[in-house]
Amino acid sequence: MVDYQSSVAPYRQVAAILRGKIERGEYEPGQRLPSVNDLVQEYGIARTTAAKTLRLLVTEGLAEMSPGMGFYVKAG
Amino acid sequence: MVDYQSSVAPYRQVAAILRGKIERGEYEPGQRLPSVNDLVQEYGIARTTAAKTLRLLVTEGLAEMSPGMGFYVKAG
DNA sequence: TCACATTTGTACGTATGTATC
DNA sequence: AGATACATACGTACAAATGTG
Repeated sequence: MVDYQSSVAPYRQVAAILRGKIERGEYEPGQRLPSVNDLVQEYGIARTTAAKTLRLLVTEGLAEMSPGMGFYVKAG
Repeated sequence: MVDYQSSVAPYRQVAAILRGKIERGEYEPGQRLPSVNDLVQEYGIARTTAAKTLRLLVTEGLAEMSPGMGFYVKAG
């Protein structure tokens, strides 16, 4: 769950969590990340917010998007 | 309503009102405070002034801000 | 090939606060 | 005080790709 009392934007909070899991190897390269809907349910955020989280990881070079399939941990 | 004849700055006047409501429990911990726009309409002040009011409460440790969501009464 | 439902991500409109002039 | 641009959120509705039969 995200902390709406925090001054850190929810989409950044969730991104930080996923980033941590990627770095710890809980999500390995090539593996699929949670979908937008998964994040909505897991963290209680809006679809738009969840999508923004995943796009942020793409921007950071940590993930790649495959249309219709979802987001994957980027290799290398 | 604020008193523009007063030597107390409008943003402090409104902050005092909100502070009173928080202390009396009219706004409970975790509850959302009026938005900037709410304050603009309720007290006839400018957006900038209303925002300053809410940020003052944050500075005082009475409230917390969440991007895109608003201000909340701080717990504890 | 062809629907069709499901799953996936996207766009839009509205609301929230911030920063700057 | 007012105007504008920005960042962020929510909910709804939409569009694209998948996979199944």
